[in-house]
Amino acid sequence: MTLYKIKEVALNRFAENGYDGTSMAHIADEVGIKKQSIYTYFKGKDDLFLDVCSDVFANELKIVADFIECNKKLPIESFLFNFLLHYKEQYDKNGHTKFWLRISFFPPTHLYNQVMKYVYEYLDKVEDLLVPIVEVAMMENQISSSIGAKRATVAFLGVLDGIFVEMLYGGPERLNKRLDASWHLYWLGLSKD
Amino acid sequence: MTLYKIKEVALNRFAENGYDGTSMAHIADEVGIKKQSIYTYFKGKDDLFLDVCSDVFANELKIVADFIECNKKLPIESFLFNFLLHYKEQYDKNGHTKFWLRISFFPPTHLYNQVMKYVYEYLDKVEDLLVPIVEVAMMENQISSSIGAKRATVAFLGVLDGIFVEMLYGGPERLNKRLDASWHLYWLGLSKD
DNA sequence: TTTTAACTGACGAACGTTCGGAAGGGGGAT
DNA sequence: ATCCCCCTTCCGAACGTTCGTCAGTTAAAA
Repeated sequence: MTLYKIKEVALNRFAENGYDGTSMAHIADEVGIKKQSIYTYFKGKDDLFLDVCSDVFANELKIVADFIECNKKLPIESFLFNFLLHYKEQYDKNGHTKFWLRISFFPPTHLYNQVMKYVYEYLDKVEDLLVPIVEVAMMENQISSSIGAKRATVAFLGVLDGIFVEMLYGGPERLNKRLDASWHLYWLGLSKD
Repeated sequence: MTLYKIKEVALNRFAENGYDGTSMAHIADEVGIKKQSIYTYFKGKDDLFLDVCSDVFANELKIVADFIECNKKLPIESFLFNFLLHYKEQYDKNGHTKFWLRISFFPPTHLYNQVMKYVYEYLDKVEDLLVPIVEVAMMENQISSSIGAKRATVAFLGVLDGIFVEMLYGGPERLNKRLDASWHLYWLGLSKD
């Protein structure tokens, strides 16, 4: 129970203030214990951080895989747009995505390699999951096949990142403006011959 | 001379390790002085940081304004694509853009408002500079005007952010892949039927 | 009785910051 | 030339905090 709460609080603090900006004392305070008690469950700060990391990346991957599995029968237009919306909702709803975004962009220097291993694993997996979906849609002539499935997927992930950026610092208004514009133009390009 | 060097070193340290991850001692070490000497030139760490901030945002704005002024006579296709390439070069060349990206995404919490004032000023200015260019191109029938200049610009800035992301953690190979794919699809959507 | 989970207390290290003073140069006045 | 004073630049020493971590203790649960 306490273990769970420590991880939950740590997740949100790391997401909000980064690794350096989060102290063991802050985490412990919010949990309602003394900072030394955290050492009952974790070897140290790094151990706690990497443990949260591992959870978050596994969870994010599971969520995206589930989403794809559930929605892959949809028309590609709905599928891709929902994919974007899905991330937006996830970001608002739980701290996982916020944490994941922040520490993917700026991991603590001394843990760079370990974090980036997770990051690249995640990105490659998502691309691998998405390409076949686009390929099928092209074969079914739902979208122009002159672009190439790989290229279309890479550009789509670009749109997604552009939306992540507005999630991070733009606020809801800017985010919606961008979501509308980016998707509109992307789909326009994808549906043209 | 020392003043200039302090700011230069601080810029790069902040860009690389963030606000919390950069200590006065580290900066001083790299300059070749003791940390106390920095207080000859700055009231404190925040003062130094905000001073660098101010320089960086002014500089970034000047660079983008100059670019637009110099290239606005080009066909819109070349103009926009060069705009993307230009940022890529800037990012590689000087630490300004790296700093600017990092602290735009994750400013130190206690300076959030002051930093974000700079950020939004910058973003709005860039959008204001870009919209008229797109409008003219639409009037001249270089691109489809069914989209709306505002929307096309917002989507373009989305493409730019997607490229920023790959600058930050993707490395040259991923960056080029994305630049190619994102631009290809964006331009496909923008070009006339 | 052993184990577990939380505590108190304390540690050395690093942090940003302050103060006082040393070193050196420039410009007048003697 | 010499002396004096001011100003700038830098540094040694130290301050009060906060940091992550370790050791030992206590009280309840198993």
